[in-house]
Amino acid sequence: MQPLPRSFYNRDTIVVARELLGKHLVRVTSEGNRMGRIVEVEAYLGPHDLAAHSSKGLTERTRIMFGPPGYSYVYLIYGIHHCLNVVTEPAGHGAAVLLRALEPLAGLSGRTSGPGLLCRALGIDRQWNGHDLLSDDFFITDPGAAAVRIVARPRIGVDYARHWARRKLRFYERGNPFVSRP
DNA sequence: AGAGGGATTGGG
DNA sequence: CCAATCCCTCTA
Repeated sequence: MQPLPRSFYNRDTIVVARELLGKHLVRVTSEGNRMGRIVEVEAYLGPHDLAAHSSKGLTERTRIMFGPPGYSYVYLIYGIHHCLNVVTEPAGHGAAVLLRALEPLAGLSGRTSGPGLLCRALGIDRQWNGHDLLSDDFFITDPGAAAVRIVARPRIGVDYARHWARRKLRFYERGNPFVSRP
């Protein structure tokens, strides 16, 4: 079980988003592994994408998103929930993929369907912002399973983003019961 | 220094 | 439908 290489993340964001489906997200703790299969994601393409945080430009908050690929971008939303993203494309691009739902595999308590619940189950908060996903305590790995049947839909909660709100940049596994909003 | 608002969730 | 609740970002 080894982390996906940097080259996996250093590609077109839509390709990375779709290929993340079916991969395993792993967090190693002193009490054992917490692991889930990624079943729902959203692609945020860059500063031109009005739904992406990077569309606000390079700020302290978006710094990680504009950094090199393969790092985690974790932020607090509505003062309550955390959201976990993986940075994609070369440094400076400003793109990321939001992980929205997991199918539980090991060590996860509570629901894992929805970006806030996913972070709660894994124990991810802003301390994990900027974490290198090529490390051995928190990473994504390829289980080598069969291809996933993918459904594409508009992203959730981005109605303010004008025509970008209609782009089908949310991807999930067809028929999987752990998808947050089928 | 202060206001506005959000890539969500759960409850009425 | 709407409140919760932090902190980033913008404006002054």
